Order: sequence, then C-alpha cells, then structure tokens
Amino acid sequence: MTEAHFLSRVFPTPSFSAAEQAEIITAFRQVRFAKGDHLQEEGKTARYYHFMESGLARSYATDTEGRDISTGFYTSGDIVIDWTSFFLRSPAREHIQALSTCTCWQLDFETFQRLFHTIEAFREAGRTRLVQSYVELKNQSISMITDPARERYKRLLREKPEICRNVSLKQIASYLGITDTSLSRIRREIARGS
Amino acid sequence: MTEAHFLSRVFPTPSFSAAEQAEIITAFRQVRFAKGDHLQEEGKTARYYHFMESGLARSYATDTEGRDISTGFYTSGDIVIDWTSFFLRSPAREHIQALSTCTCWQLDFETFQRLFHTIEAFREAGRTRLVQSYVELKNQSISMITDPARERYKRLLREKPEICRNVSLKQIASYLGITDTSLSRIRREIARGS
DNA sequence: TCTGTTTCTTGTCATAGGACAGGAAATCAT
DNA sequence: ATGATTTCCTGTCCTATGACAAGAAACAGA
Repeated sequence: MTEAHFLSRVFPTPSFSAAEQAEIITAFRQVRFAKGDHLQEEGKTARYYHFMESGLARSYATDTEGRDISTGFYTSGDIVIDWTSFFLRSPAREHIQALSTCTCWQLDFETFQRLFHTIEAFREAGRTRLVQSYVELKNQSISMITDPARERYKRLLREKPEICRNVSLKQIASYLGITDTSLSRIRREIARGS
Repeated sequence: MTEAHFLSRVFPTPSFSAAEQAEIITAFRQVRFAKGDHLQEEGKTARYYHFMESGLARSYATDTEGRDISTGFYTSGDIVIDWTSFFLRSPAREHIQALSTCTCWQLDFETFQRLFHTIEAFREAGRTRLVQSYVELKNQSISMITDPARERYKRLLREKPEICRNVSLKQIASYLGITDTSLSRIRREIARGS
C-alpha cells in the first residue's frame, strides 16, 4: 500500500510502528502549488506544516528599505514552513513562494499537535527537524562572517545546484548578501579558472 | 517553598500544575561557573541543558583560518546550550565560555527526555524556547545582510547592553562580523554625535 | 514576429571595512 | 610598584563590494 509513498521514507518503519506510520500518513494531505504561488504570506499565521516532495521554493523577507531578501531555498525532502509563525501562532515575517510547480504534503496545526503529543517517535522526529533547520541557519550565518561571497556561492552551488540553475540571479544574490551585479561578476570569474 | 525560586518563573504556575512544577524544579541542579570556565567544549557532546540565572557567557567557534568567532552571547534568563549537540547527541562545533561568574540550573539529557515525554506543558515550553532561539538567529542573520555594521552594533547595545559593557572589543567585533579595529572606530563615531 | 519587460552583463567610480603596524592604556603576576 | 601581557586606539593604504548607468540578451504577450 505505502511501498513507494514519499512519506514512508520521511517516517521510516524502524522508528515508526506500522500503525503509527499509517496514522501519520493518512493525516497528511497532498497539495500542489503552481510557479509563483505563495505557500505562505507575510502577516498571516502559518496554517500548515509542509513537506516538499518535488519542486523548488524560496522564502523572502522585505527589509526596512523595501528590498526583497531571499532567506532560504527549499527543494525535495525539505520542510517548507515559517517555524516561528507555525509554532508560536504568530504572523509570519516572510513570504514563501513556489519557484516551480511544487508537490507538497501538508498538516494543519491541530493535527500536528495531536500527532506530536500522542506519538513519541513523531515528536522526536519533529524536534530533530527543527534542530536541523537551526544548524543549517547557523552554518549559513557563520559563513556570512568567515567566508567571502565567492566561497558562499560555491557552497550553494555544491549543496543546492538546482537552485543555482533555476533561480534568478537577484534572488540568489540577496540570499548571499551581495548585489546581483556582484554575483554576476563572481559567476564570470568562476567560469574562467575557479 | 518555591515562592522566589528562579525556575518557578521559568515554568510558571498557570501553565504548569503545582505537581509538575515541583517535579521539574527538583530535577534541576544548580551549578556555578567561574569566569573563563567552559560550559561546553567543542568536540564533546553536550551533556546538560542550562538555564542561566545570573552571569554572562558567550559561544564561539573556530573558523578554518583558526580565528575565534563569537556566535552568541548569553545573559540572565537565557538557555545556554549547543542545541544541535544536545538534541542530536553529536559533538559540539562550538565552545561556550563563562565571561563572569555564572549561576546556572542544569538538566542532563535523560532527565530532559523524561520530562519532555511525560509533561505536555514541558514539551510545549521546550519547543517554544527552541523556536525562539531560531528566530533570534534568523533576525541576526538578516541583519548581517541588510544593516551596516554600525546599526548591528547599536542593536546589540540596545538589546544586550551588559555585553557591550563587559565583553572585550574583539569578541564583540567577531560576533558582528567585523574586526576589532572597525568596531573601535564605530565606537568613536557613536561617542561623538550618533 | 514584433514589442515591451525583465534579467543579466559590464563599465566607472565611490566607500565600508580589512590588513598591518605602532603606540597608549589597562590588566595581571610577582 | 614593575615589568609583561593583553586590550584598545589610530594612521595609512588596499580590496571587495556597492551604486549607478547603459547595453545585451532572454522572455512573454499580442
């Protein structure tokens, strides 16, 4: 039944009993977003926890000068969510937007809470995911201090090549903390030797 | 009994029943660190969850060039922990060091797990704390992109004045992503009109 | 296909912050 | 106190990146 189900790999059978796995999987609902759709809008409280099965998305915030700053990119297997908004039930401070057609699995907050408080393995997994997001953010944050822009771009190229190939220069540049102009020059330099 | 206990404010009575509060508070152990002591060492797995009652501390990582980069500062009421190491049971990538005498309340991992899995309010509180740390890191991270160094320093001055007063220039500078030289100049500029 | 719009590239010039070095000031150990 | 060490300040010069502007290229809509 669930042999090749995307979520059966997310909640794998040694950690989850068959019954738990079934309960979790049936609680999720599949949704699809078209390129450009917003999975989340700034100012609204996040209603759903999303697992991305396929597609690309990005989160972005608008800074005090009105500039659009990409704060994260999401690909297959990622959790696509504004953690703060979802868990603190507060208005989101970022938008999350599909960059291509996205297939996701969603859970509303009440359902998440029910699973979280009744299934021990689910809450361990949930906590682990949150901690992993934290460490990724921390790495990015340290990299902003210690690495020059070129290195940060090369790392993104290594870790999320599909992003570098499919996302606009400006959106990637703002994520790296540089201007589109600079990123364009960095790409040129990399295109010649390293 | 627990009227003025520091932890009774951390786990307040409307959210926690008296019995739960008592169970939680007795599970914590008070510890004291002298200035310079390490609460956490890089490479070792975090053994304790710490609440800081009083004192100052900082976390720092050593980058590829061997430079010491401050990654966070902690004051009264903060949780002092390497989240990733504690929850993923993996070696810490940072040191955490007392910058003055610190009084903390600690919980080992097994005890944390027991409370987390048996007391619903405790796991809600724990998750909330983690999410709050996440949002602080995110704000700092966005600030690194959008704000010039002077603004970042002014924000730190606003949010953690005791840090700016008591921590060495170099340690603050590395946190802000600039050199001690630059921070020294920024301070001079602020000392004259803004 | 033509046309308008967005995205990307490149140039020139300006500027924040880094590297390095020397000196002053504070802190510490004996 | 005295010297040693660390921390902090300041000067000069340099580099990475930003701001702005103008083309080129890609793309979207009729």
